[in-house]
Amino acid sequence: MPSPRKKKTTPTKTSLPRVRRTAEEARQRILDAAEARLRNGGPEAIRLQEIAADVGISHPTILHHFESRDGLTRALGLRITERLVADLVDALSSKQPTETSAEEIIEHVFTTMGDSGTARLIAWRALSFDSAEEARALLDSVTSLLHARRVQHANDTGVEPPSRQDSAFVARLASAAALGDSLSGDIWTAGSPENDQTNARFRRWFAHLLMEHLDKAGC
Amino acid sequence: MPSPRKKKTTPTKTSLPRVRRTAEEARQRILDAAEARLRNGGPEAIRLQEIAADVGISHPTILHHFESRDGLTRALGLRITERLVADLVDALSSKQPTETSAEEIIEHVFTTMGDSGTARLIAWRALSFDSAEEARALLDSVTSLLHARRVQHANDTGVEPPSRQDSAFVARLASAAALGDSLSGDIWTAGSPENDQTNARFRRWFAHLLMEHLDKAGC
DNA sequence: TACCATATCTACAGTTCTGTCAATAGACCA
DNA sequence: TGGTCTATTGACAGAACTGTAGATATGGTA
Repeated sequence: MPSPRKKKTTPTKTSLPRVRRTAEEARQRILDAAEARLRNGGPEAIRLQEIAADVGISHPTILHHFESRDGLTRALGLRITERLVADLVDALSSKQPTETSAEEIIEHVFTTMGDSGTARLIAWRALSFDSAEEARALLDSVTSLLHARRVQHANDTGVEPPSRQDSAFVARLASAAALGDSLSGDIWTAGSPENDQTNARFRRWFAHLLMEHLDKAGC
Repeated sequence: MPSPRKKKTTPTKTSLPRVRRTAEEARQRILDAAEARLRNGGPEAIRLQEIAADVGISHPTILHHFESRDGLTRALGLRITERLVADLVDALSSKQPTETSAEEIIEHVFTTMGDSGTARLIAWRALSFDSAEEARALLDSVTSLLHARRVQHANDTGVEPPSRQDSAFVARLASAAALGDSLSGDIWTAGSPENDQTNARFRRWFAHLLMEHLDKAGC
């Protein structure tokens, strides 16, 4: 036997059929599966072997593409943040300030956070590792967009434009409330049959509260 | 040798000095250590052996008191929630409505969430397991207290008392904002030297916003 | 003092998870 | 067709963690 390893070219064991994807395609599929696991099972559900099973590959393939488990979680966190911010930027810039009301946008933020479990992902990120650096620039772009809208609207209607800090605080409050409420919202409405109704009412109530401020300080 | 086990009463290996505590005392110390680990290291830092080392005991002792790792995390989550709510109830009921302003209370909520890392613990709880049942009744008591204050204040000043739903929404928004902001606040202020100043300013800004509403709907 | 309940310990079993290594096979190109 | 690049795999190594079992010591009590 010239083989330095024991035996193990056993032809009885049929190898899994190999599907060769591009590196990018493989990365995306792995991230998708990891994200699904995180949503359903919480922070401790990111297991290389399980994720690999979901995708239908072996776990060393994940390590090949992401270096380590840490590399995977880092890439996942970045993708989540980027997608969320892109979604927001899209909502903020798609229509003219007068067309899309602030209420719609707030509703949009809450929906995105809640429906897709994004809040869970963000919270996990905040818990697990220092996520400040990359996210900062992204959030800044959201603030800038919001501020630009408000300034333009103020100019159009001839009222005093708001300060940039006020815009930053509006964005910060909206995101914090959406994040916090998505995490703890179930607690407030648990047991009552009209959960969704109450949740929706709360969001409208909050949007109304915020718009009163915007009306005063410039929408 | 009457010993059924092999050998192993090796007198060379000095056993750790045993400290016998009451069950309650032991439980509290273990929970303290677990909480500290969770604060600093995130969700995955709850390791029985490390916690045991912190307390200065062996890890089977933890299992003796909490049955399993899951039992420990459950007890920890319950303790965190109870302490937070007790703190809030205390703040709400300690003074007369007119003496303690809403601004003070909001500041209190944010401080508690942020300073002690309570937000991290709450978020971890929300992520890790279903926490709704026990917490619901606790939060309800907070809402009741807040509502009672507002009704009393309305009667004193002769204005229309607010609806109970409005009080529930105020409490829900304040807690959600505090939770969300504590989790993501670092992102907004990262890099700037006057972090604390900005954070404090944001809290006051929010308190002011909320008080405008309370003034309208009854403090 | 003798006894009991139980908090605590040491040692180990069993599982699971990440990461490494060398071999293999699919895709693209000359 | 033959060759190269690299995505993929099986097998294993090594570590860590939870949980179990039986022995032991400690504080209170009769």
